[in-house]
Amino acid sequence: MTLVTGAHVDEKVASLLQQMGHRYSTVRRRLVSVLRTAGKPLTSSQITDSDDSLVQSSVYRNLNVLEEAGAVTRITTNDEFTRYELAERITEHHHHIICTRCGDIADFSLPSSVEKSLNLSLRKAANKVSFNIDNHRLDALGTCVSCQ
Amino acid sequence: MTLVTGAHVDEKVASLLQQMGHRYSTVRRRLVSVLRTAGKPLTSSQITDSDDSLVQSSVYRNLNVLEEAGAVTRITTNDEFTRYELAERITEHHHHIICTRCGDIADFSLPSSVEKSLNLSLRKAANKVSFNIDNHRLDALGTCVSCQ
DNA sequence: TTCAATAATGAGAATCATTATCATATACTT
DNA sequence: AAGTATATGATAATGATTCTCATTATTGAA
Repeated sequence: MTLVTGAHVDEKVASLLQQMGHRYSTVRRRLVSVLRTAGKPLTSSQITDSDDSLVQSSVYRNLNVLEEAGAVTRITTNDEFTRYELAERITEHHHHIICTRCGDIADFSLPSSVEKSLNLSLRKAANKVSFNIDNHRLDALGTCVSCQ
Repeated sequence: MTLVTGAHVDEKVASLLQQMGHRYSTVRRRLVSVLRTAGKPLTSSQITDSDDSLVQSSVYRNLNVLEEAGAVTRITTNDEFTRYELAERITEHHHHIICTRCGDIADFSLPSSVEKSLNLSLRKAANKVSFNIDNHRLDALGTCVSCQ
């Protein structure tokens, strides 16, 4: 999920942070850069492994700041690690194929016709239980190449 | 998701446990009964709250046993608690509407036409990244009545 | 540019849901 | 009913994530 330029991402992130009264510090820039280049959701260890200058405690703190600002989304699979990716408002709407053995994730998108009928059905279902729907999340569950 | 009788559930669970060399003990029966009657995924505390005879450590241990046997499914939302429900092979295929504020969950189903086109698209997407898809999981995210 | 004033960093300690341990109790089998 | 295997529950241990706080970087004004 990465047909977005670094400049585009930085611009959006900077603006989201600014609205919350936060700075787009060097550490945060490096963190965002790691997320952007990965092209798939990463765990906190995968993030620090990707950039030695990043420190665990700061990564966690900044992921939370970025999440509150709406720049990062948190993905929980059934393995024990939370994963993080750039929010859809910065990249684009997409879904995940999750390996139920190792927790690894790949991104994919649906044809827009399918997205549309899906959204329609979701809205109908939500009405019945009087939820306000903001979003949906569709994951395919299976086994990746290396776990097959 | 609960148009299933206790007898039906017990029969299936007993058989699944037996295949793994486990017993369908009294404690496990009570646990399964709580999950069945709830009609939505429950956290471990919600489970012990629903039946005072159930003890935290045994609940966790048995949820794991039941999950390995394929009788229970683990749901992770973005709040800090894992939730558990009877597996679809025992109840029926369905989806979740998750409140992003409080983590509460409601069940819902899609029209089968939508399910079908969804499955088709998923299979196509999986081919591209050579995943083997077993299953999918679709969640609507929003806010429940009491959090609006 | 310097000077506050404010926000961010990083090393380590603290939290807390979940797992593991293990002595005791329960449930099968013959 | 005895013998064996599995299950239970109280408690201790684990480990990802969050919190703390002294230090460092960044900003905007003078």
